Amino acid sequence: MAIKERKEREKQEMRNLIIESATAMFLKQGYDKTSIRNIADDIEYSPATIYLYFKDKDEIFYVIHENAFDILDKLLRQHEAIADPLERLDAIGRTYIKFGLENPDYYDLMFIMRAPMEQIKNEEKWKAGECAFGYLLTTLSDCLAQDKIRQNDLHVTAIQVWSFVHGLVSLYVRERMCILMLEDDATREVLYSSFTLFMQNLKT
Amino acid sequence: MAIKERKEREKQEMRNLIIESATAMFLKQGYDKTSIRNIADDIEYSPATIYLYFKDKDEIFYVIHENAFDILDKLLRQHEAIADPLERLDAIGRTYIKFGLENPDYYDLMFIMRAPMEQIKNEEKWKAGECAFGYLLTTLSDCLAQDKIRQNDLHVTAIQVWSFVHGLVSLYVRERMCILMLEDDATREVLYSSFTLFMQNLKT
DNA sequence: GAATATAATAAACACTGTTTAGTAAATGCA
DNA sequence: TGCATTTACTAAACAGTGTTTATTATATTC
Repeated sequence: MAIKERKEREKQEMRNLIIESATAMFLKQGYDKTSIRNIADDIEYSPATIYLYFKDKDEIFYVIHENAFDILDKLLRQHEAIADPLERLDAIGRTYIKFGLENPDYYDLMFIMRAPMEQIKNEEKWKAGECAFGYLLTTLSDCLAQDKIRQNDLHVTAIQVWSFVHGLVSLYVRERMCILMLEDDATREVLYSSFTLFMQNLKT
Repeated sequence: MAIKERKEREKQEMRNLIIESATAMFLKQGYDKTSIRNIADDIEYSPATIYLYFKDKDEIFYVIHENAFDILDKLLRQHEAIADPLERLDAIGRTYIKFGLENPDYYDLMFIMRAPMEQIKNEEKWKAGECAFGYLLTTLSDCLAQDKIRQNDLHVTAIQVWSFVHGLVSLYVRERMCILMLEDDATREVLYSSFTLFMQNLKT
């Protein structure tokens, strides 16, 4: 019964086709302008066909959200070789911010939008998020073990670090950094300076 | 020509009626479920009438956004009497977080959603935001003058503080704090503990 | 009282996500 | 090979959305 396998393969190919089209559209025009009908038009199928492969629009964007986490994870784990955990933490932080500034739509989907989280409610666990957060936890754990940062509860420290960098990026991508009344380049410089200051305050 | 004045008054009353209905609906059911048709139904006018008083849906939510800032401003300025600027900063921070946790929909509109910012692009200035941020700047300025916090650029420090508390609240309201796998009450405690730690790290 | 200006609306436009009922093609079995 | 069944797909509809236009009813001015 090789037919069943081929069918399974074809099903997966169709899912990939939809995801590819949706991702391209999403990165080009944003979430709101990426409609099921637009995707259907692009892949030359009827809108109803998409619902044979995905439960709803949220499920499509949950897959894109997972792919985005794969990209971020790879970027962050590039720094795994850095021996000094504090240096590693610094590199992770800067890469996280850089990712957010350069991929505002991905960042939105991963950490701001409600859409992919609706999906997670049904799946019990936010796997992608846990993976990245776990990496932060181990790095901070190393910092604490080597007394590189001020001693405190690991989770409280992790939330402090993540909240800060997320705050920087999310205020920027949702255009609240306009209060600084600076050009885009200058605003980004303030963000990185602020991160530098934060790291200094974190040190023992 | 007292008629013109009455007409102007009636126009303002109608605007207030729409805003009141929209606000009640928004706080009860959120942004997405607050449609122009629902508001029209509620105030017993046709949907088209609303467009005689507001340019579009965004303009309605810009007004609600401004009202929300009035509420937050009043809450934050309650601490104006605290003499020690560091104590004042601490109180401001905790009140900001409390406001976000207790009014997630308002917080959304003020600091996360795109809708009200679309309006601001046409108005040149984010008045409400500048007012609150200005209050943070003066408080931090006092802290620096009295050498209560580590010396650094005022704006960079302000962005650091705001980004951190915004990160805490926005990750919470957009349900990303689920990575902690804690009950709601415990999660909130971690947020406040994290703020305490942040303030410690900020001190000289 | 007639002419004009204002206020309100019904209906339409162009969308959206999603479901249902029906068709055409591929597959399983005799 | 021929027929029944399953699978893949879609046209059309449903119930919404924000917004605009043409029309009617009311109020104001002259």
